[in-house]
Amino acid sequence: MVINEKNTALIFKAFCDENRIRILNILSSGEKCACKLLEALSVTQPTLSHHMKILCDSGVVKARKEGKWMHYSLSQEGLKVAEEYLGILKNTGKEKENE
Amino acid sequence: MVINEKNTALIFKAFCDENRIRILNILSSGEKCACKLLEALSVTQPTLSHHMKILCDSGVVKARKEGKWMHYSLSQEGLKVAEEYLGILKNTGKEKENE
DNA sequence: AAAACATATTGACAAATGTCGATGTGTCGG
DNA sequence: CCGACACATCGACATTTGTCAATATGTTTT
Repeated sequence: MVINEKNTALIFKAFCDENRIRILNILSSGEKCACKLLEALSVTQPTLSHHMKILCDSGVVKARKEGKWMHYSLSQEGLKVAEEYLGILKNTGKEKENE
Repeated sequence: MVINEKNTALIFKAFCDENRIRILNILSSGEKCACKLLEALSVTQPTLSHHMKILCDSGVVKARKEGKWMHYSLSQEGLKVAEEYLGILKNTGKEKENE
C-alpha cells in the first residue's frame, strides 16, 4: 500500500476519539470479546460495532471470529506503522532544531 | 497534565486530517513560516490558521512569533508523548499475543 | 425448525469538523 | 499616521462523525 497523506490520516483516525482510546487501552491487556468491550464502555452495541470497524480499517486492531463471537486484539504491525511515522517525524525534525 | 482518554485523543487529532499530515511532513524538514506552508497547501489562509491552531493545541507543533511572521516547528516533546502512548500499547499488548 | 444470542447494518439525527469569504488585529515601512 | 502586509477570528455552510433505535445476518441450542 502506498503511504500517502490520506492513508496516514486514516491510520491515526484510530486514536482520535475518546471511546476508541478506551477500547485500545482495554485491548492492551490482551484479546477481548466484543461483549466484554460493550460491558466496559457506555455505548450501545451498534456504536461499539461502528468503532471496531474504524479500528480494524485503520489496521491498528485485528478481528477474529469464533462462532458467534468476535474477538479483537491490537495489531503489532498496525501499531508499528503508526509508531514508525512518528519516528520519521521526530528524527528528520530533530536535526533541524535550534538552527 | 493528567493523561486521560480525552487528552490522548486530543493529541492524536493532530494526525487524523490529510492536510495536517501534509503540514507535519513539511515541518519535518525544519521550522517554516506560515506563508511558506500556505504556498505548499491548496487551502486558504483562514483554513491554514485553523489547522495550525489544532496542531499547536495538540502539543505536536510549537509556534514562534517574529514580527508579523509566525514560525511553526515540530515539538519534540509533543511527538514524544504520542510516541510513548503507542509504545505502551505495543509493549503491554505484545506479551499477550498468541495466548 | 424455532428460539435465543452475538454482532453487523441501516436510517435518522445532532454535534463536530473542514472549508471559505469577510473582517479584525497587530506590525512594519514610508 | 497610514497603507500594506501577515496572521487570527468570525459567521456561514456543507460534509463528516458519533450516537441511537430498529432491523438484518449468522450461529448455537433446544
